[in-house]
Amino acid sequence: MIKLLVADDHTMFVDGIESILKTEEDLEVTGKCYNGPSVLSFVTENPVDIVLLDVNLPGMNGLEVCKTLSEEHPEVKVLAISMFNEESFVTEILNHGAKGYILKNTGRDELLKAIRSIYEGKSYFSKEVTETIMKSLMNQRKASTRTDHFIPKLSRREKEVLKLIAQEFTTQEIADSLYISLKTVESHRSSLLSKLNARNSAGLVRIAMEHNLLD
Amino acid sequence: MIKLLVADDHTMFVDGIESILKTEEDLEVTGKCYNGPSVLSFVTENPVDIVLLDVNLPGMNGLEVCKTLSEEHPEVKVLAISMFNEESFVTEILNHGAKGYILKNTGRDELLKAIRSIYEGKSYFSKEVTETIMKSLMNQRKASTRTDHFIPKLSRREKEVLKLIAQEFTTQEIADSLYISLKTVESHRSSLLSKLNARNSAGLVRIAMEHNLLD
DNA sequence: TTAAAATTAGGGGAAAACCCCCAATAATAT
DNA sequence: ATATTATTGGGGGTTTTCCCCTAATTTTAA
Repeated sequence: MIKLLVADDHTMFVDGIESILKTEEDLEVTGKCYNGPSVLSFVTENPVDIVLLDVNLPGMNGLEVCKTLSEEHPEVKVLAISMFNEESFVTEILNHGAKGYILKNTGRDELLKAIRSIYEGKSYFSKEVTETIMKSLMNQRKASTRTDHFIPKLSRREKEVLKLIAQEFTTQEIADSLYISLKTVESHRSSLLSKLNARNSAGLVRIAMEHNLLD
Repeated sequence: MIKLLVADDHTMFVDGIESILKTEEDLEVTGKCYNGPSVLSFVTENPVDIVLLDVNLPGMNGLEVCKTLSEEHPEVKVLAISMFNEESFVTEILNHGAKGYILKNTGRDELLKAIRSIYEGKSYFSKEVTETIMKSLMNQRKASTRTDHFIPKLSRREKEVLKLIAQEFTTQEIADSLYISLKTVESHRSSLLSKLNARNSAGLVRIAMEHNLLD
């Protein structure tokens, strides 16, 4: 028996879901919540397999709920449900631990399919959502290549030093591990700062990660 | 007329593609390459709209070629082609600027569709590839939550300071912008170092980005 | 209501990073 | 061959970070 918790601030929607699900013999709606915090407390006190979670909950929103859930109750799976096929919602909640994402205009059959997929440990996304994610993946790339100033090519040594900086080594430690002088590493550091247009190591690391320079 | 460069180390495959494409009036194979470096030199010397790039090229592999291409010739679009539906290949080459990814068992019609989509600035992925990407997105999350040590909750102030550090502000500048003392910011810094288990700002930024702490 | 955590702030010091300056040698490209 | 870039290294100095200590006030949670 799959134990479900339905979380949405619209009572009618929650009841609708419940009536859809109650005809299924392997599914059971064990709880209904109308805001974020009550989801967390319900899950703490009752066994739940899957939370059908509205992304746009009032008060504590779905994202936060999902994040907290996946941290404190990693065994509980989250199927995100939303009215909107917004790429920001989709990617955000996936990064916060949701196992699936469907839209509210999803039909009965697809809802059941999604629930059972997730219960089996698989993930589920409706077709529209999948398309949205692909688009956002691409736009993400475009955005990062569009906004940023051209980055001059880094030399082999500079890349090495950069990686070690990101791994929290000090200049002296980098010098030791590369068998070169402290001054040489400082010299590479300063050309890195200038090439990446950064003010300090923090910026170096941020820019390096934004540009995938650490592979 | 869409100008295509076909890059693959298997001559038969290149010729096959060419013969498929030559019946199309809006497509023209203007070049054929059998290794990585020659792709780069061809593109430098000839106008090319789309490169049909085999991911598994000998010598300089497809990934490197794609990365260099998108840096030095961002106007040239890359349609990655591979024998394997390996998630590592797919995600890697997408992060290196490819606009689409199809498999070698793709049929004629889908190939044409992919080329024209990409020419119009859209992206294209075959169905199998899309599934693979979704899976890898999920696994990525699993991997990152599996390996990393639990991160204590950061307080509101700590998050603020962390974001400003990542934006390359110095402690003094952070103090000024938050209207608090230098010493207070130092105190937040040190609790950040301890909570995130970092040795310095570089680590702070790396860990913050690895855990999406900067949104 | 009491305990715990967060926010504030300071003194003082050591280590690291950052910023000028410069310059020789090695590798690479034209 | 020759010019450019990469790599190496140094002197000397300022700024910033990091670390140790303490501690009052405020906010939040049990």
